[in-house]
Amino acid sequence: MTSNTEHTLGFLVHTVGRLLRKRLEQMAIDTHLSAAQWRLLFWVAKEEGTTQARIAEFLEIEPISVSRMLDRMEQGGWVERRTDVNDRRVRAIFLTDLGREAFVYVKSFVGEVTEEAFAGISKADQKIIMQGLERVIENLNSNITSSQDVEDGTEAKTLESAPQ
Amino acid sequence: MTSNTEHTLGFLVHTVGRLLRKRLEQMAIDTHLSAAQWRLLFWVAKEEGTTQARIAEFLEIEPISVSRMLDRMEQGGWVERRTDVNDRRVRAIFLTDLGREAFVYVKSFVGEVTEEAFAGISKADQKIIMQGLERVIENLNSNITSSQDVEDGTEAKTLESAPQ
DNA sequence: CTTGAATAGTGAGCATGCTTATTATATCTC
DNA sequence: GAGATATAATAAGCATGCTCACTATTCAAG
Repeated sequence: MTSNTEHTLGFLVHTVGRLLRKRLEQMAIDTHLSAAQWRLLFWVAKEEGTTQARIAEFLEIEPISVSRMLDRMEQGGWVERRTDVNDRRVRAIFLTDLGREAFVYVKSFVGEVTEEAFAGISKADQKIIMQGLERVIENLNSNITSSQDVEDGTEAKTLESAPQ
Repeated sequence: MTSNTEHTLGFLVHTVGRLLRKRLEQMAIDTHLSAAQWRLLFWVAKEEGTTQARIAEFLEIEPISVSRMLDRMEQGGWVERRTDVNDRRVRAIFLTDLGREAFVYVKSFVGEVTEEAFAGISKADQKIIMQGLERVIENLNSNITSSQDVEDGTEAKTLESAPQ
């Protein structure tokens, strides 16, 4: 169980993410919102009337994923798409009353889950962890996105490629 | 961008996980392995001849998910399913030569990505972060799994449930 | 004004997670 | 040994991410 090798940053973060998601969904089960939907709702609440493209940018997922999540969320009655009079390509996204209610409700659990997660960890260490994660994001962001490097095809190492 | 509210543990961990996955996939692109497949490969390498059920337990995903990932990975030539003579329900999973090669190759990047992620963070803080995340996992694990509590239907708060 | 490029959104189809249900095989109890 | 129960794997179908391709609309250059 504690064989050391799997305790890499990647494994740990993956696991923490899964557990946090699971716990939040468990707490807010009667909203019928998934963690992904809640994240989306969060941005809409923050910037009502925002566009799908902007939501995709915030969430760092593809516009098509937003599109189909909104299909379901509109169906479920949490959000509303309105056509923009100035730009007819755009769908402006608004919360419904139900959406707003659900948002406030789920939001009330976030602090609770965080407290649970951080139990037994000193405030000072909590701060180091949070700031550390922010730094990690900065570090990785600066090295990703350079998709030109990939196109250039100058990989240092190579390997016979597998089928599929 | 830095409006504070989104800098919760959940958002940060979610983002770090996504970026790490992306970076690793970017580095090891010529293996044609996804991060999920690499995680699976990791456990098979660690315990060759293991069963699908055991892999599912390790990865904390459902057996059916393992089943279908293995369909693709067997197809791709990374792993091999062998029938167990002692228990004919069981499929014992082994790495192929290609799988072993790919595993060693990807493994060589993990340290690299971690270093990149932790750039500018002191060793002491890195330790606090890693141990902190392990503690978070323990904390959340002890409060999850109690699915009986959910069945009992004694929720503290309620909300009109939405359709869908 | 017209043409061409950029932008907003969606369709099709895939991977990886899920839940629920089914099949085959082992094991446990009597 | 027979019948109930448990376990290993898979099937069907959904959600959420992806890529690639497409339409509709706007903006920019001439």
